[in-house]
Amino acid sequence: MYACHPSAYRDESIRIDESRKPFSSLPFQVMAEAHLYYAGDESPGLFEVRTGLFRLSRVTRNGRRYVVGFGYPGDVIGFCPDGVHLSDCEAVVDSAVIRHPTETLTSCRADPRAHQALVRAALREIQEMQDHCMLLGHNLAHERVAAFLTRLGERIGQPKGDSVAFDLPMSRLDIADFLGLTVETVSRSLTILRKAGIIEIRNLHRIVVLQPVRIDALAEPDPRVAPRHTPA
Amino acid sequence: MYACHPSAYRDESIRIDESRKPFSSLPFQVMAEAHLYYAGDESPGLFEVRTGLFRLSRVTRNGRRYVVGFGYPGDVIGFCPDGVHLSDCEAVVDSAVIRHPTETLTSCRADPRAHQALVRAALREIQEMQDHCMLLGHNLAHERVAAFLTRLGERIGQPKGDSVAFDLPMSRLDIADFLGLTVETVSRSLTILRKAGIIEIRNLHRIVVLQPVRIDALAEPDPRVAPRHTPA
DNA sequence: CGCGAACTTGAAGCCCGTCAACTGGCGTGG
DNA sequence: CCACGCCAGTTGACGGGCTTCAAGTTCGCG
Repeated sequence: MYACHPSAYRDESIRIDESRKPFSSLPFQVMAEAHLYYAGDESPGLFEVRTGLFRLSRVTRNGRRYVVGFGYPGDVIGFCPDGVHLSDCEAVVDSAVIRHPTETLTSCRADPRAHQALVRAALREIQEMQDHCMLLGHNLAHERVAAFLTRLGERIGQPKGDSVAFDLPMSRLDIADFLGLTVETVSRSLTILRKAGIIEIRNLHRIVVLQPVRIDALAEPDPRVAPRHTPA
Repeated sequence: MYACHPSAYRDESIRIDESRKPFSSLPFQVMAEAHLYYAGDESPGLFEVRTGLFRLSRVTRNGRRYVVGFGYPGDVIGFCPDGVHLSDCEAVVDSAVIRHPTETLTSCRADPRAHQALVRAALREIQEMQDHCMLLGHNLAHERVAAFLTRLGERIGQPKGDSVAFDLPMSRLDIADFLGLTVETVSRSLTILRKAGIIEIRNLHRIVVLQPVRIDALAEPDPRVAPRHTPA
């Protein structure tokens, strides 16, 4: 029994002090490309992302990969109903997380404040997945990419006047597998946005949204709908 | 403040006895086409589906509808992170639910057993949404329909020898909006499955899966992946 | 500077959305 | 009892967007 996948401990990573359970809220480092857990692993608990970025992915029987989601700072990752993970969880860049034991989610006795926060995080996750399903369900490729960039800007963007700049740590393939597209289509969509003057691609992993308003319009249709209260 | 949308109370519906909160675990009836809640409503709590079927849907700004999911018997519906619903929830057929106050999910003090069950339900929901995203992300139309029928068979099917029969209470449009397709494509896909001898369409709302093995194969790629444990 | 990986761009084919016509089931009313 | 009409579903033809395959280009690192 270990709190986190061994590969995450390599080199400068800090080992969790198991004696502190169930209140081991020490942040610890996870190196880029280290896994927090693999599909098939018994759940090591939940992780609150402090810095960096995580990629949650599944591989289908026939070898296709699907990126279920990304974990940004502030997100909680590692939800898992049956104690065994179905997805891999890998740090995209050097990151730091805080571990929360599963019991903190399931019981409010140990740490009521953390419990509340984890339940809320789970509910947010459900809603985000719904948003994402809507995106995958009926949006064009460039709309999906636009929505993705918008979201990224909200989460990790640094506003600078009218524009918003941010790093794009993941590869084009990660984005494609997340948005249900191919690398080529993602690339073409980025080109479309760039040629339209909506974004600037400083380098492969640095994006500047020059016209947030226009990219928001593309990310439409917005799932957040106005109250529409017309009972019989 | 009401426990559930007024329109759900019409006629033979049973009003919730608010004095029983927070342990009002009386099942109550919801008529076909009655709403449990609307987008914009303050959350009336969680609902455990006992019988029938619910449809959760959102309408986008530009008028497109998206079916976020269905609530089968045994499911818990009504999760909502910020106290306000973004989706409509409507009974597809006459149904019965048990209401659980939101506090039962957020705190384990009132009813520890129900609390555990609701947390698990939320985690299952996350996983199901992930499965669904994979389906929307990279499956062909007839694969999506096949996966949908497979799931339906698992949830409400009556096995009869080798085959599995079940009602299809929702419309083709519901299915289409759920699978990110059009009515026409759903119809074509069903025809493909029928002509291949995989399913039989008794009538518009009665399906018999004649060859569960073949429909499972189509519903591939299966998201549940075998453990693949190869740390450095 | 040179190499490989990642990304971009181009061309062709296919799946699915759109538009349109047709079919079938069901309730109404003559 | 049958005719009609409406609605849901099915089927067909066409066009467009995305995937696939292939080649070219850029980026990053030794």
